Amino acid sequence: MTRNIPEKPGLEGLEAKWDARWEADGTYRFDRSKTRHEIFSIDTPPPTVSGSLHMGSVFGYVQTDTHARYRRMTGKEVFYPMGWDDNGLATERRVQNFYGIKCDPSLPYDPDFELPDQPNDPPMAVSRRNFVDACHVLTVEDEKVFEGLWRALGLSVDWTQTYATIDHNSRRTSQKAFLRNLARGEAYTKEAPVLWDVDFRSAVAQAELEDREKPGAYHEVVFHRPGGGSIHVETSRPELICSCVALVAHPDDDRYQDLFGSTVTSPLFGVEVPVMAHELADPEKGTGVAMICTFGDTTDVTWWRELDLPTRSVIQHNGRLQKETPEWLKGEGEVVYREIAGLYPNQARRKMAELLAESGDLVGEPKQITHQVKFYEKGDRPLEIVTSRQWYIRNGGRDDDLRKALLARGEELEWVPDFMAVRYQHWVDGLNGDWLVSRQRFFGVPIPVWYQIDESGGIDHDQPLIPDEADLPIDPSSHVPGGYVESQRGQPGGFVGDPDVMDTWATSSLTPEIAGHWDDDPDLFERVYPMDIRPQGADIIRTWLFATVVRSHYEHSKLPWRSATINGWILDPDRKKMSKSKGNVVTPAPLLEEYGSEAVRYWACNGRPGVDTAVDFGVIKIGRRLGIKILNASRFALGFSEDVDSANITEPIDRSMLAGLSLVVGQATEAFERFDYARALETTERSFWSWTDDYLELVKTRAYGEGPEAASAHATLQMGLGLYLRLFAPFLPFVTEEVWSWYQVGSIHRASWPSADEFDGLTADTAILEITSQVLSSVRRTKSDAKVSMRAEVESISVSAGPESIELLKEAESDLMAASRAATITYSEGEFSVGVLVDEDSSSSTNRS
RNA sequence: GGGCGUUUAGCUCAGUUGGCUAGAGCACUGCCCUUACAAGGCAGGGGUCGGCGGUUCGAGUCCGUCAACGCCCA
Repeated sequence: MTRNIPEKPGLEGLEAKWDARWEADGTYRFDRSKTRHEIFSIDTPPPTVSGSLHMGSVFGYVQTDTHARYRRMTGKEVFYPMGWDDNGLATERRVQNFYGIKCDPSLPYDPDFELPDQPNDPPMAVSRRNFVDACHVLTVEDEKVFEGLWRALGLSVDWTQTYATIDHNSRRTSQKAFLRNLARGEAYTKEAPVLWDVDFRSAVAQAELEDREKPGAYHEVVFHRPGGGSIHVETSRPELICSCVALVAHPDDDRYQDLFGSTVTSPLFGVEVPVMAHELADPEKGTGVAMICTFGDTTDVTWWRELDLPTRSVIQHNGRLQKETPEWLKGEGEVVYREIAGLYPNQARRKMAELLAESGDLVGEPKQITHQVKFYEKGDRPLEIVTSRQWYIRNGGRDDDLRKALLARGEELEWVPDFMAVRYQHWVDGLNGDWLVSRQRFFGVPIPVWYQIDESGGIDHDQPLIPDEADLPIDPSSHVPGGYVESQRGQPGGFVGDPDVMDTWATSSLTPEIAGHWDDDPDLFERVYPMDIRPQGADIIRTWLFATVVRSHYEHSKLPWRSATINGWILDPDRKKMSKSKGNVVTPAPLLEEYGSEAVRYWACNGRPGVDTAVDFGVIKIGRRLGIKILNASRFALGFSEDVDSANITEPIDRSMLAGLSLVVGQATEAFERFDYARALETTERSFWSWTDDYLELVKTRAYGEGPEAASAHATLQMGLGLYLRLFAPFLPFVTEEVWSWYQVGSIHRASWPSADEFDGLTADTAILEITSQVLSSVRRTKSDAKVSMRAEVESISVSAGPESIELLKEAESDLMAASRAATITYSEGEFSVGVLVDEDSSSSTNRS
């Protein structure tokens, strides 16, 4: 073919050009005729499309793309889908803010509702269906933005294999897997205390908790003994004295031995409660006696359960103390309760402190403290604990055999880097309850069950009505269970749909099943599952990774993937964690615009596997320079005869260069096999720079000449370039493809990864090029020290070296002299040193190398 | 309080299983418009590898310990 090498090659415009071309040619299209062992499958993390786009979104995805590209070049058919996580709270919040609407499930659907151009202020209440419609509209827009970014970045995704975690197949898969969990007894419903976010009005799972340090105050309050006397208790939540069900002290605490088994009455409310013993009571904390309320914190729940205490809850799902006076409060207690009824806990706390002080039941002033308070990770107010009926999936938190089985799964998995394995172990070890999967939200996959209503209007939660798998996905709020009609909804003798949706992780824990079409295309699923790699961030090992292992363990009795490649965290240029609130988020689009995709990819690939990495404009610039260097070096390497033949590679230094390059190929391959893309890049890059600095300079004069020596140079240059281009292709897909197109047919990304047999019979001792480069480097140093041009003539080079080295140097003598512009070269045996006599203004010096 | 990670040049980071005078880029200094490359190239200065102790012929690398920072979990 005729070569078409631009006079002045550049990086600009390569992204758009090649993205369009790859799309048109189907370069990354998955060939499903291949079988499992011929396929490399990737369980891509579906980005939260409602989240902000920042460099963290780029980092891990580029690293994963290098694996996809490497494996594709080694001959694997790569299954590389892309998902969008649009299901869940993040989308709800974004839709609320974007349109100024909020969901009120009690409203009827309005078919004429139109989304506003400007957000409503104050927010307008809409029906659940209208709200969910709005979520769908906005997520489609958000997904376009993401796809545009991924394409600009050059992710070699098969864009015909996309999914969204709220789409039909995802809902169907999610509901089907849930119903199977239910049928096998792995999922169950239970009325129990749950951590509750009062603003979102939803239960929250252990994995979504976060502790925050908050100011509080210890109030020392007095409980009264029936025969006179008192017990002092320190509490940070005096507003819950009305919910007190017992006092508790450590069983070995000498101070309270005579009190165990007796009763006391609560201050102001006069409720009689027992004094009990439990190991979790800390003798060092306060007076050593704690107040057990239903429920102030998770320890209360433990005590309540283990000591078999009654429930006296007053905090409602809206976060306020209930308006009605609880039935266990009588007489004076009723009067006191009216003072705090309907208040938020912090208001009630102040009121109680006043009332306790007035009655003399508060000792001294409250002591200011700071303590750890549990929050929902996306929430703004402390979690409360309320009793509520919820769905759970067993995860080993209450079952040691299951816990052990899941720990064994963690050991079975290959972790990259390996130290990430302990994060899984610690999380599974520390689980203290089953996985709460129901959420009292709107935009999610509905829990696919209904309940019978008995003749007296009671709901039977123990025998849920189950849809047929063939009918999935269903929405129990609009679909009707078999054997019923819509008019029976909510009626005695009729049915009611479960009002909740599933936790977003309950669906995204099925990404291998969703992307692989477990439900609707079992043939495809068999070809891609279990997947080869699960790339993801370390922060979601406890959620996404663990939940996926649980679901796969249940459904398929195996690991969902062979390896988990865990990427690091992205820090801002000052090594601080990026967050919107700090305002230090670096967005990728302007960087891609300014430096180009290759430069940003280069930066991402320089971050070691699993290592936190700062955004570094310096590194991005190096990436850009590398891209330009490749273009220029290619122009030189391909600028000679188009008629090259590797049989012409005869010059020892040419063969020596190839021998060195074959080692680089081996090292890069070995690194990639270990998923160490960073080392593969580093090895290739280091070699490439010395190739351009030394080999290209040494060979240049000969290449411009004629005859077999020149032919050897031309063939070697082209072969060397072809190897470097392929080694760089996983990292710099655009520039390598561009150069490849100058002289090759087809995409470099479907070309074969370099292998040892390409070098058969073409290599020589690597030391020839090494020592020749060393001498050339001495010549350059001498010229630099003498402040003369690199073109300056050298009168003579005198090399002192061992006899073997001298023999090696003689193999490349003419190239060395030409590159040095030296008139003569002499050798003597001895310690290695190079003397260079520069012609101009009699500058001369000797450099020891 | 427990766990994991990090600590190497002014800055950002490499440094496989311990092995010649510890590397790269940026920044700094000097030189060079050489026909692949001047928004470039070549060359140079700069480090007691966080502290202390140990194993070893030999430690940035292994062990112990302390410290600082980051993350996760209580």
